[in-house]
Amino acid sequence: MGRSPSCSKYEDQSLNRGAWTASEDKILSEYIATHEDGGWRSLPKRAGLKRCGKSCRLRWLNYLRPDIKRGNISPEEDELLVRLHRLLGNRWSLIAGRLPGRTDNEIKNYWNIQLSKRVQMGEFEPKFQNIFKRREILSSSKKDVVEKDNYTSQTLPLKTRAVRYSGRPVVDGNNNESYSYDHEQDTHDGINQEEGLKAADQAVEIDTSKSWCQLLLEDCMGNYQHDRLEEIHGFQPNSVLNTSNGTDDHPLFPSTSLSQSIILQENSSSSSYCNLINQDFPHSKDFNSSYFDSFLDLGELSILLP
DNA sequence: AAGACACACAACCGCGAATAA
DNA sequence: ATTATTCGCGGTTGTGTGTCT
Repeated sequence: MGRSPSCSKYEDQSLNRGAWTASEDKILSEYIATHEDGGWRSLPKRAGLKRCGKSCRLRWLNYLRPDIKRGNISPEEDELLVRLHRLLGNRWSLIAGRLPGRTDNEIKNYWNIQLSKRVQMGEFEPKFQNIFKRREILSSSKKDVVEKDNYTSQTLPLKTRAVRYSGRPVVDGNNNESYSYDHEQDTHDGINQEEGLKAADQAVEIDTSKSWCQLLLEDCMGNYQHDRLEEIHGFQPNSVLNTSNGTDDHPLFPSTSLSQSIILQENSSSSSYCNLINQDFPHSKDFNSSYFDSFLDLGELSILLP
């Protein structure tokens, strides 16, 4: 037998329930403006409200807080929300934390009422648009001059993967590459023509000014969050994110504390990465390596636990 | 015009985690 | 270390409004 739940129907019948009135809102807002929020249990008594603390907290967090963003959810927010839900599942507060000004309740309602249906209709199939940009693939000769410590997207893995998607590069007398489809080469590699042509049709254009880590994270999280991610970690491959004190951020989910060190390396598979995600976010049942493999074909990523 | 239905949003409930005593 | 208390989360319900028949 635990304690009876606070703010339940069994509690003090004299407390107001249901919709909040304007005057109640005013009292709560003014009280918090001068006393800060928190101490919800005792707040109603202190503020002179006939509400339970739980109700006050909910009203403040979901409605009265000054930084709440009003108005329709934008297409950019839609897309980010879908990406986050794909990764995190129904972890609404975590998702809402990545959508500034939106509340978990709002996100949850929005998802349940309309976004989930739109997802089912296939509106948000992964587009990989950030990774696949216009053809701009550097010569493989650059691989030899790039030091490992300065590893960037301009090294071989990106190039080879991109070529696989686009057909085969043809080098002319001036050492310029073009990407007409090379059926013979694909046959030699065991790829049939239909497959090769289909792949070649996909946009395979890479922003070579960014590391594949950046590209991966942008595509995963959307540009929306990328600036902040970069600001925090820089996103250099091989970087060690020291989380030994358990307070540093997870690279994908910046406000989430972890107690593990994470090392990003350039030459591995997605499986260990996926394992880590699933370990950290066990409720993300739908998360699997195939989703990330789509990204990781452009480079390779592993996260090694110490 | 009126009832049925769908939708959007606010609010409630119970549980587990976190924290305090 | 244990127990009591508070907080925060996610699922669910209630209610107001708009649309359709």
